[in-house]
Amino acid sequence: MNGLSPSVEDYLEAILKLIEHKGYAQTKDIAEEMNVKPPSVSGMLIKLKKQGFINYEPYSAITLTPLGKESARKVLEGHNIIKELLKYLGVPDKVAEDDACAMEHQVHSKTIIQIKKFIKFIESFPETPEWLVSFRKYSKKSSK
Amino acid sequence: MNGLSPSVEDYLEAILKLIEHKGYAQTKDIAEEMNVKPPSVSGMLIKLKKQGFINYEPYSAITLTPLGKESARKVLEGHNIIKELLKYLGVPDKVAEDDACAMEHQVHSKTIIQIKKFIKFIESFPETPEWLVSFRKYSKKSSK
DNA sequence: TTTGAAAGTTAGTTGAAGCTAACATTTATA
DNA sequence: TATAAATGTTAGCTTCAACTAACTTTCAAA
Repeated sequence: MNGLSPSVEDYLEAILKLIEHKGYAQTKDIAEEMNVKPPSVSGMLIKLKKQGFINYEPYSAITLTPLGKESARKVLEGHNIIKELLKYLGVPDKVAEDDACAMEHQVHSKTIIQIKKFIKFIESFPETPEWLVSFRKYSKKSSK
Repeated sequence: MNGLSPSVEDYLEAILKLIEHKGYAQTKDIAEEMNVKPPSVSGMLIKLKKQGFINYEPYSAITLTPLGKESARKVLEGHNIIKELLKYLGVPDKVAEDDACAMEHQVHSKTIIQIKKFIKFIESFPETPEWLVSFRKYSKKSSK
Protein backbone atom coordinates (compact mmCIF):
# COMPACT_ATOMS: atom_id res chain seq x y z
CA MET A 1 0.00 0.00 0.00
CA ASN A 2 2.87 2.37 0.76
CA GLY A 3 5.46 0.96 -1.60
CA LEU A 4 7.94 -0.25 1.00
CA SER A 5 8.98 -3.86 0.68
CA PRO A 6 8.26 -6.02 3.71
CA SER A 7 11.94 -6.44 4.35
CA VAL A 8 12.63 -2.71 4.23
CA GLU A 9 9.84 -2.27 6.75
CA ASP A 10 11.25 -4.96 8.98
CA TYR A 11 14.69 -3.41 8.98
CA LEU A 12 13.33 0.04 9.74
CA GLU A 13 11.32 -1.38 12.60
CA ALA A 14 14.32 -3.23 13.98
CA ILE A 15 16.51 -0.12 13.77
CA LEU A 16 13.91 2.03 15.49
CA LYS A 17 13.48 -0.52 18.27
CA LEU A 18 17.22 -0.66 18.84
CA ILE A 19 17.61 3.11 18.86
CA GLU A 20 14.74 3.49 21.30
CA HIS A 21 16.05 0.68 23.43
CA LYS A 22 19.74 1.37 23.68
CA GLY A 23 20.28 4.65 21.94
CA TYR A 24 21.95 3.36 18.81
CA ALA A 25 21.84 0.57 16.25
CA GLN A 26 24.77 -1.65 15.28
CA THR A 27 24.98 -4.00 12.33
CA LYS A 28 25.42 -6.90 14.73
CA ASP A 29 22.30 -6.05 16.73
CA ILE A 30 20.19 -5.53 13.66
CA ALA A 31 21.36 -8.89 12.38
CA GLU A 32 20.36 -10.55 15.65
CA GLU A 33 17.00 -8.82 15.77
CA MET A 34 16.29 -9.89 12.20
CA ASN A 35 17.71 -13.40 12.45
CA VAL A 36 20.03 -12.66 9.59
CA LYS A 37 23.79 -12.57 9.14
CA PRO A 38 25.72 -9.29 9.29
CA PRO A 39 26.53 -9.14 5.56
CA SER A 40 22.81 -9.14 4.81
CA VAL A 41 22.45 -6.12 7.05
CA SER A 42 25.30 -4.28 5.33
CA GLY A 43 23.58 -4.78 1.99
CA MET A 44 20.28 -3.52 3.31
CA LEU A 45 21.88 -0.48 4.96
CA ILE A 46 23.14 0.64 1.58
CA LYS A 47 19.65 0.25 0.18
CA LEU A 48 18.04 2.08 3.10
CA LYS A 49 20.50 4.92 2.70
CA LYS A 50 19.82 5.16 -1.03
CA GLN A 51 16.10 5.33 -0.29
CA GLY A 52 16.64 8.11 2.21
CA PHE A 53 15.64 6.26 5.35
CA ILE A 54 18.94 6.27 7.21
CA ASN A 55 22.13 8.21 7.57
CA TYR A 56 24.96 5.79 7.14
CA GLU A 57 28.64 5.72 6.39
CA PRO A 58 30.55 2.44 6.51
CA TYR A 59 31.87 1.61 9.99
CA SER A 60 29.99 4.42 11.67
CA ALA A 61 26.80 4.97 13.59
CA ILE A 62 23.41 4.45 12.01
CA THR A 63 20.66 7.00 12.52
CA LEU A 64 17.20 7.33 11.04
CA THR A 65 16.37 10.33 8.86
CA PRO A 66 13.06 12.08 9.55
CA LEU A 67 11.55 10.03 6.72
CA GLY A 68 13.00 6.86 8.17
CA LYS A 69 11.74 7.70 11.63
CA GLU A 70 8.26 8.37 10.36
CA SER A 71 8.13 5.21 8.28
CA ALA A 72 9.48 3.07 11.09
CA ARG A 73 7.00 4.48 13.55
CA LYS A 74 4.15 3.76 11.20
CA VAL A 75 5.24 0.14 10.89
CA LEU A 76 5.81 -0.24 14.62
CA GLU A 77 2.45 1.29 15.40
CA GLY A 78 0.70 -1.11 13.02
CA HIS A 79 2.57 -3.95 14.62
CA ASN A 80 1.59 -2.97 18.14
CA ILE A 81 -2.02 -2.37 17.25
CA ILE A 82 -2.38 -5.76 15.61
CA LYS A 83 -0.68 -7.38 18.55
CA GLU A 84 -3.01 -5.71 20.99
CA LEU A 85 -6.06 -6.79 19.04
CA LEU A 86 -4.86 -10.38 18.98
CA LYS A 87 -4.28 -10.29 22.71
CA TYR A 88 -7.82 -9.06 23.27
CA LEU A 89 -8.95 -11.99 21.17
CA GLY A 90 -7.19 -14.34 23.53
CA VAL A 91 -4.12 -15.13 21.45
CA PRO A 92 -1.13 -15.91 23.70
CA ASP A 93 1.44 -13.13 23.98
CA LYS A 94 4.26 -14.83 22.15
CA VAL A 95 2.01 -15.95 19.31
CA ALA A 96 0.46 -12.49 19.06
CA GLU A 97 3.94 -11.02 18.77
CA ASP A 98 4.96 -13.41 15.99
CA ASP A 99 1.74 -13.00 14.11
CA ALA A 100 1.75 -9.23 14.37
CA CYS A 101 5.14 -9.40 12.64
CA ALA A 102 3.72 -11.51 9.87
CA MET A 103 0.56 -9.45 9.49
CA GLU A 104 1.87 -5.92 9.80
CA HIS A 105 3.02 -5.69 6.19
CA GLN A 106 0.92 -4.29 3.42
CA VAL A 107 -2.09 -3.86 5.65
CA HIS A 108 -4.21 -0.95 4.55
CA SER A 109 -4.20 2.12 6.75
CA LYS A 110 -7.98 1.93 6.94
CA THR A 111 -7.65 -1.42 8.63
CA ILE A 112 -5.15 -0.11 11.14
CA ILE A 113 -7.45 2.81 11.87
CA GLN A 114 -10.41 0.51 12.50
CA ILE A 115 -8.43 -1.78 14.76
CA LYS A 116 -7.19 1.24 16.65
CA LYS A 117 -10.75 2.42 17.09
CA PHE A 118 -11.78 -0.99 18.35
CA ILE A 119 -9.04 -0.99 20.94
CA LYS A 120 -9.88 2.57 22.00
CA PHE A 121 -13.50 1.54 22.26
CA ILE A 122 -12.61 -1.34 24.57
CA GLU A 123 -10.40 0.93 26.60
CA SER A 124 -13.00 3.68 26.83
CA PHE A 125 -14.68 1.79 29.64
CA PRO A 126 -13.35 2.05 33.18
CA GLU A 127 -13.56 -1.73 33.60
CA THR A 128 -13.20 -4.59 31.15
CA PRO A 129 -16.59 -4.57 29.42
CA GLU A 130 -18.99 -7.35 30.35
CA TRP A 131 -19.08 -8.77 26.82
CA LEU A 132 -15.32 -9.16 26.76
CA VAL A 133 -15.32 -10.95 30.10
CA SER A 134 -18.05 -13.09 28.67
CA PHE A 135 -16.05 -13.80 25.50
CA ARG A 136 -13.09 -14.89 27.57
CA LYS A 137 -15.20 -17.43 29.38
CA TYR A 138 -16.74 -18.56 26.08
CA SER A 139 -13.30 -18.85 24.56
CA LYS A 140 -12.00 -21.02 27.40
CA LYS A 141 -14.82 -23.50 27.39
CA SER A 142 -15.28 -23.75 23.62
CA SER A 143 -13.12 -26.61 22.41
CA LYS A 144 -12.25 -25.25 19.03
CA MET B 1 4.21 -22.07 10.57
CA ASN B 2 3.23 -24.92 8.29
CA GLY B 3 6.22 -24.80 6.00
CA LEU B 4 4.42 -23.66 2.87
CA SER B 5 5.81 -20.57 1.23
CA PRO B 6 3.36 -17.70 0.89
CA SER B 7 3.40 -18.06 -2.85
CA VAL B 8 2.64 -21.78 -2.72
CA GLU B 9 -0.28 -20.97 -0.45
CA ASP B 10 -1.52 -18.29 -2.82
CA TYR B 11 -1.41 -20.63 -5.79
CA LEU B 12 -3.23 -23.40 -3.94
CA GLU B 13 -5.88 -20.94 -2.86
CA ALA B 14 -6.32 -19.63 -6.40
CA ILE B 15 -6.58 -23.15 -7.81
CA LEU B 16 -9.16 -24.19 -5.22
CA LYS B 17 -11.22 -21.08 -5.89
CA LEU B 18 -11.20 -21.75 -9.62
CA ILE B 19 -12.12 -25.40 -9.22
CA GLU B 20 -14.95 -24.54 -6.87
CA HIS B 21 -16.09 -21.75 -9.12
CA LYS B 22 -15.95 -23.27 -12.58
CA GLY B 23 -15.05 -26.89 -12.09
CA TYR B 24 -11.49 -26.75 -13.33
CA ALA B 25 -8.36 -24.62 -13.30
CA GLN B 26 -6.44 -23.46 -16.35
CA THR B 27 -3.02 -21.90 -16.44
CA LYS B 28 -4.49 -18.77 -17.96
CA ASP B 29 -7.08 -18.37 -15.20
CA ILE B 30 -4.59 -18.98 -12.45
CA ALA B 31 -2.34 -16.36 -14.02
CA GLU B 32 -5.19 -13.86 -14.06
CA GLU B 33 -6.24 -14.65 -10.50
CA MET B 34 -2.66 -14.19 -9.31
CA ASN B 35 -1.80 -11.17 -11.46
CA VAL B 36 1.09 -13.05 -12.94
CA LYS B 37 2.06 -14.18 -16.44
CA PRO B 38 1.38 -17.73 -17.64
CA PRO B 39 5.04 -18.85 -17.61
CA SER B 40 5.19 -18.09 -13.89
CA VAL B 41 2.22 -20.39 -13.41
CA SER B 42 3.84 -23.20 -15.41
CA GLY B 43 6.88 -23.01 -13.21
CA MET B 44 4.84 -23.10 -10.04
CA LEU B 45 2.73 -26.02 -11.28
CA ILE B 46 5.85 -28.11 -11.58
CA LYS B 47 6.79 -27.18 -8.04
CA LEU B 48 3.29 -27.90 -6.70
CA LYS B 49 3.32 -31.27 -8.40
CA LYS B 50 6.72 -32.14 -6.96
CA GLN B 51 5.45 -31.23 -3.51
CA GLY B 52 2.42 -33.45 -3.96
CA PHE B 53 -0.26 -30.77 -4.01
CA ILE B 54 -1.57 -31.18 -7.53
CA ASN B 55 -1.95 -33.74 -10.28
CA TYR B 56 -0.50 -32.25 -13.38
CA GLU B 57 0.80 -33.24 -16.76
CA PRO B 58 1.82 -30.60 -19.29
CA TYR B 59 -1.10 -29.42 -21.43
CA SER B 60 -3.70 -31.25 -19.40
CA ALA B 61 -6.16 -30.58 -16.62
CA ILE B 62 -5.03 -29.55 -13.15
CA THR B 63 -6.58 -31.18 -10.10
CA LEU B 64 -5.75 -30.96 -6.42
CA THR B 65 -4.54 -34.04 -4.58
CA PRO B 66 -6.14 -34.75 -1.18
CA LEU B 67 -3.12 -33.05 0.40
CA GLY B 68 -3.50 -30.09 -1.94
CA LYS B 69 -7.20 -29.83 -1.22
CA GLU B 70 -6.65 -29.90 2.51
CA SER B 71 -3.87 -27.32 2.39
CA ALA B 72 -5.84 -25.03 0.12
CA ARG B 73 -8.91 -25.23 2.32
CA LYS B 74 -6.86 -24.37 5.35
CA VAL B 75 -5.52 -21.27 3.64
CA LEU B 76 -8.91 -20.27 2.32
CA GLU B 77 -10.51 -20.76 5.72
CA GLY B 78 -7.87 -18.57 7.35
CA HIS B 79 -8.44 -15.98 4.70
CA ASN B 80 -12.20 -15.94 5.21
CA ILE B 81 -11.95 -15.82 8.97
CA ILE B 82 -9.60 -12.87 8.92
CA LYS B 83 -11.83 -11.12 6.44
CA GLU B 84 -14.89 -11.65 8.59
CA LEU B 85 -13.13 -10.30 11.64
CA LEU B 86 -12.05 -7.20 9.77
CA LYS B 87 -15.58 -6.65 8.56
CA TYR B 88 -16.87 -6.84 12.12
CA LEU B 89 -14.28 -4.23 12.99
CA GLY B 90 -15.78 -1.94 10.37
CA VAL B 91 -13.19 -2.36 7.63
CA PRO B 92 -14.79 -1.88 4.18
CA ASP B 93 -15.37 -5.09 2.23
CA LYS B 94 -12.84 -4.52 -0.51
CA VAL B 95 -10.13 -3.49 1.94
CA ALA B 96 -10.93 -6.46 4.18
CA GLU B 97 -10.54 -8.75 1.18
CA ASP B 98 -7.16 -7.30 0.22
CA ASP B 99 -5.87 -7.30 3.75
CA ALA B 100 -7.02 -10.83 4.45
CA CYS B 101 -4.88 -11.83 1.46
CA ALA B 102 -1.90 -10.06 2.91
CA MET B 103 -2.45 -11.32 6.45
CA GLU B 104 -3.40 -14.93 5.85
CA HIS B 105 0.15 -16.17 5.45
CA GLN B 106 2.22 -17.55 8.26
CA VAL B 107 -0.43 -16.78 10.85
CA HIS B 108 -0.35 -19.27 13.68
CA SER B 109 -3.22 -21.74 13.87
CA LYS B 110 -3.84 -20.60 17.44
CA THR B 111 -4.61 -17.16 16.12
CA ILE B 112 -7.03 -18.48 13.54
CA ILE B 113 -8.72 -20.55 16.22
CA GLN B 114 -9.15 -17.53 18.49
CA ILE B 115 -10.51 -15.36 15.72
CA LYS B 116 -12.90 -18.13 14.81
CA LYS B 117 -14.06 -18.31 18.40
CA PHE B 118 -14.57 -14.57 18.47
CA ILE B 119 -16.73 -14.70 15.38
CA LYS B 120 -18.71 -17.64 16.73
CA PHE B 121 -19.16 -15.74 19.97
CA ILE B 122 -20.58 -12.76 18.12
CA GLU B 123 -22.81 -15.02 16.09
CA SER B 124 -23.97 -16.97 19.14
CA PHE B 125 -26.46 -14.18 19.89
CA PRO B 126 -29.77 -14.02 18.06
CA GLU B 127 -29.28 -10.31 17.41
CA THR B 128 -26.20 -8.19 16.88
CA PRO B 129 -24.94 -7.75 20.46
CA GLU B 130 -25.45 -4.35 22.04
CA TRP B 131 -21.73 -3.70 22.44
CA LEU B 132 -21.14 -4.24 18.74
CA VAL B 133 -23.93 -1.86 17.81
CA SER B 134 -22.36 0.53 20.25
CA PHE B 135 -18.89 0.07 18.73
CA ARG B 136 -20.27 0.81 15.28
CA LYS B 137 -21.66 4.11 16.49
CA TYR B 138 -18.42 4.87 18.30
CA SER B 139 -16.45 4.02 15.20
CA LYS B 140 -18.49 6.34 13.02
CA LYS B 141 -18.25 9.38 15.21
CA SER B 142 -14.59 8.93 16.25
CA SER B 143 -12.50 10.88 13.79
CA LYS B 144 -9.45 8.70 13.81
C1' DT C 1 -8.48 -32.07 -42.80
C1' DT C 2 -5.82 -28.30 -42.73
C1' DT C 3 -4.59 -24.27 -40.46
C1' DG C 4 -4.60 -20.37 -37.49
C1' DA C 5 -5.68 -18.67 -32.94
C1' DA C 6 -5.58 -19.64 -28.16
C1' DA C 7 -3.39 -21.72 -24.51
C1' DG C 8 0.63 -23.73 -22.46
C1' DT C 9 5.55 -24.57 -21.94
C1' DT C 10 10.68 -23.98 -22.17
C1' DA C 11 14.81 -21.39 -22.02
C1' DG C 12 17.13 -17.89 -20.37
C1' DT C 13 17.26 -13.34 -17.65
C1' DT C 14 16.39 -10.32 -13.76
C1' DG C 15 16.04 -8.57 -9.03
C1' DA C 16 15.55 -9.24 -4.16
C1' DA C 17 17.48 -10.92 -0.20
C1' DG C 18 19.74 -14.28 1.84
C1' DC C 19 24.38 -16.85 2.53
C1' DT C 20 29.82 -17.93 3.15
C1' DA C 21 34.54 -16.72 2.87
C1' DA C 22 37.77 -13.37 2.89
C1' DC C 23 39.21 -8.92 3.97
C1' DA C 24 39.08 -4.22 6.57
C1' DT C 25 38.38 -1.41 10.42
C1' DT C 26 37.63 -0.40 15.12
C1' DT C 27 38.06 -1.30 20.01
C1' DA C 28 39.82 -2.83 23.93
C1' DT C 29 43.36 -5.09 26.55
C1' DA C 30 47.91 -6.94 27.63
C1' DT D 1 51.11 1.27 22.02
C1' DA D 2 50.91 -2.99 19.72
C1' DT D 3 48.00 -6.53 18.77
C1' DA D 4 44.13 -9.66 19.24
C1' DA D 5 39.20 -9.85 19.34
C1' DA D 6 35.08 -7.93 17.87
C1' DT D 7 32.62 -5.79 14.48
C1' DG D 8 31.69 -4.42 9.74
C1' DT D 9 32.14 -4.75 4.71
C1' DT D 10 32.99 -6.68 0.03
C1' DA D 11 32.85 -10.14 -3.38
C1' DG D 12 30.71 -13.68 -5.23
C1' DC D 13 27.24 -17.35 -5.03
C1' DT D 14 22.34 -19.36 -4.24
C1' DT D 15 17.40 -19.53 -4.33
C1' DC D 16 12.93 -17.92 -5.35
C1' DA D 17 9.62 -16.17 -8.10
C1' DA D 18 8.83 -13.12 -11.36
C1' DC D 19 9.59 -11.71 -16.47
C1' DT D 20 10.15 -11.88 -22.04
C1' DA D 21 10.83 -14.26 -26.23
C1' DA D 22 10.41 -18.20 -28.69
C1' DC D 23 8.49 -22.60 -29.33
C1' DT D 24 4.76 -26.43 -28.83
C1' DT D 25 0.35 -28.23 -28.34
C1' DT D 26 -4.54 -28.15 -28.63
C1' DC D 27 -8.78 -27.14 -30.63
C1' DA D 28 -12.14 -25.10 -33.49
C1' DA D 29 -13.59 -23.11 -37.85
C1' DA D 30 -13.08 -22.81 -42.81
